[in-house]
Amino acid sequence: MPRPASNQLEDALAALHRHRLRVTRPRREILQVLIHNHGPFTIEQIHQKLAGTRCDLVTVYRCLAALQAAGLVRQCDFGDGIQRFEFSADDHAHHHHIICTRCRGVETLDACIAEELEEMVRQRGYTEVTHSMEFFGVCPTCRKR
Amino acid sequence: MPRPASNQLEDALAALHRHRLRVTRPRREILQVLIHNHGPFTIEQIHQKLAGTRCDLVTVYRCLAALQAAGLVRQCDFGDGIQRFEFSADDHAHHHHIICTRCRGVETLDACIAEELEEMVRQRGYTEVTHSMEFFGVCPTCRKR
DNA sequence: CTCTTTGCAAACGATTTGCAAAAAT
DNA sequence: ATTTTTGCAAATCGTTTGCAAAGAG
Repeated sequence: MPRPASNQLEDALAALHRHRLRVTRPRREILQVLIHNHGPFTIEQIHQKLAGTRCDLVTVYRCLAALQAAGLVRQCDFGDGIQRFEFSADDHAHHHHIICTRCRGVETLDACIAEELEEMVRQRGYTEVTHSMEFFGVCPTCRKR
Repeated sequence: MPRPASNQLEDALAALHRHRLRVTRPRREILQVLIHNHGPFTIEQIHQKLAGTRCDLVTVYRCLAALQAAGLVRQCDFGDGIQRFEFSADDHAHHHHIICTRCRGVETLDACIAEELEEMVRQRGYTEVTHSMEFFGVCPTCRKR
């Protein structure tokens, strides 16, 4: 059961504080956008959702780097070399994505069985081990047409 | 037991034929480089290994696209937005990589447990399902210094 | 008041494209 | 002879950087 969005925002702003990062308007707006919309978004998409609140594209880049440093945002890689981000809270379960190779639509896949493999990697002497796992395919909608 | 490199090259050239792609010098050279060296390489790296056989960087890009279309080469994504390729033959077992987040060094991880998850994706109606799975961490060498 | 963050312009680096010449079939 | 592929130059696109002005603590 996820926390209400308003609390998620509060928590996130508090986390910014803890990381000695200032709470600015762009950062707050971007957090709101990511809390209220699911699915990873490109910088461009986030920038567009910010329309109205004039904010430079470069600022979106810099804010997301800051939010990532504070652990509030997670970067996702869909294999096309474009950065995508999604909100990442403690109660956000670890998950992966299914990406349609035609329309680039995204679904979430909650299952993950990579822990055992991560353990193998640690046994080879690696530390700070993480992983990425994405699935690609043609979604039912694209298949029809 | 992998086939000898000379046969792998022959097979690859035959595959080019089957795909109605011409066997040109750059394509042959690139295939040789990838057959004789393991590990995914960036376009730049492949281009450097081609030194001596003057070949434009753009040609390397185009050749790799062609080789990928023919299924002779597999693209790997290390999360830094840079294309990497490795030779992909039938007897090349499906595998994944461990990437050091400091030195970007690469190790191979033969195990893979994603088949069950791929099945879940298919049950959701996706076709032509594939996946990518990479592990990141700090390698023992980087850890020491 | 001090230090961080923003906006804008310009730089960057990987990748792509247009087109005429060269090579493959 | 026909069609594909190459080389070179220039364009493109996402991302990064420098610096002065604005904003946060």
